[in-house]
Amino acid sequence: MTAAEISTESAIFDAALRVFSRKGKDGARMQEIADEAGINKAMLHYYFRNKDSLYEAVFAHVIGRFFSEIDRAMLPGRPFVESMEGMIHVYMDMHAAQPEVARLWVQENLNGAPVARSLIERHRNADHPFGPHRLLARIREAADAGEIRAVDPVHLMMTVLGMTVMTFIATPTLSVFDPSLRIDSAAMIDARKRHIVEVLTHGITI
Amino acid sequence: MTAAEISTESAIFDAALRVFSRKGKDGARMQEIADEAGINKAMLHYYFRNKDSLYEAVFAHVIGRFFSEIDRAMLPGRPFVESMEGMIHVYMDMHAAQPEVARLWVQENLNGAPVARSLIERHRNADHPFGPHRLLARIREAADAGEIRAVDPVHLMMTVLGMTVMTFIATPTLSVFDPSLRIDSAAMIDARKRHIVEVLTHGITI
DNA sequence: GTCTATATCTCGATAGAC
DNA sequence: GTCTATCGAGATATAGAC
Repeated sequence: MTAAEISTESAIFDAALRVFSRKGKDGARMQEIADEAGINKAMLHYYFRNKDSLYEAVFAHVIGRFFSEIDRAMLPGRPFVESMEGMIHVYMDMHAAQPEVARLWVQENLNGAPVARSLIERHRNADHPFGPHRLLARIREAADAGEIRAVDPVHLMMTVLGMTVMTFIATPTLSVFDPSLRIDSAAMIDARKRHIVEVLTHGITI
Repeated sequence: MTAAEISTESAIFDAALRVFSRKGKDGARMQEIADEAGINKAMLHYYFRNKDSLYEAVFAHVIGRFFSEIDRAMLPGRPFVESMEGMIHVYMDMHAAQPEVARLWVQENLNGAPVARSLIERHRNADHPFGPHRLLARIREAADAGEIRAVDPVHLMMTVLGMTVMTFIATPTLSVFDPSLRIDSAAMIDARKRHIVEVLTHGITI
């Protein structure tokens, strides 16, 4: 790969991520992606065959990176609550640095999540156990050991997802009620982290 | 209004809600809405001038109904935790009966929430205090009185929104890990309610 | 690898018959 | 009030020069 190819391709990636996360796959316009990438439409089709394959490439790349980060953050051996606190910090920081990823995933789900589901199915059949699977197992283990209250692992996962991801979804509406609610504010992200950890810690411990 | 007008108009409303909630305003196709409503495209433009006004009519109607339901569910005088438990039940039941509303609101937010914001601003200047405003005041009151832990009202609202709404967003992905996670299952909705109430109750009380 | 120009199709919206 | 037919704009995608 030449330097030009790398920078153009990553410019396309970034622009596509932003546009897809705002409008979804069908609502996105190739022209808008080209404009945000600072190139012309023909280049999009040179690097990626068409809109569908561009969408799939962006989604797979961005979600794949997320999953492995979550995997890395899930250190074994530590008490569950402590481990959960660390994961929430990592998770929130990743979303704060690039809120488009959470939004893209939500768009995927609103559309039935065909791409996400096929990605997960493919990973499931791979050699080593998958991030979310390992996390669910860890939650069940902690619940069985009486380390935390007897929660359903999938419900707790959904709860963590809701509390964290919603931060980067709901602000356009909720900032009407509290203008200080800006996701580019480090103080807000910090306050959000503390709230989540506090509520969850007291919420699941016995 | 004749009977034909009423049934056609509500058929359009329902179909538009479904399609907009899946694809967002820009991703939705007038043809798809017409098909789901069992009419042809020309009728859409007969009842609503264009796509934008159809979207705004659907959004305003559906969110307005939601806000007043929330308002009704917020009975004063009762202990906060008890009142919150009731609201979560009402809120979850409404979403379970019509999951498209939560999804439409999320779509709105992904798009910057211009319609939602102008709706709220308009209501704010109306005569009587607004649902969300009253709820925020009620949370602050409970926190100040030491009835619950000292939480930021907006963060608690975001948390409740996340835990409830995420149920109707994330299932396409999460059902890969747990196939019993179906939003049309009364048992699942019930389990979800119990989980939310349990985590939140322990999470905010002292 | 990057651009302009254009082919082809789809979409939103309207005209006009019934 | 409902339909068919169609217009014109805007969309994806490609051809071909540089």
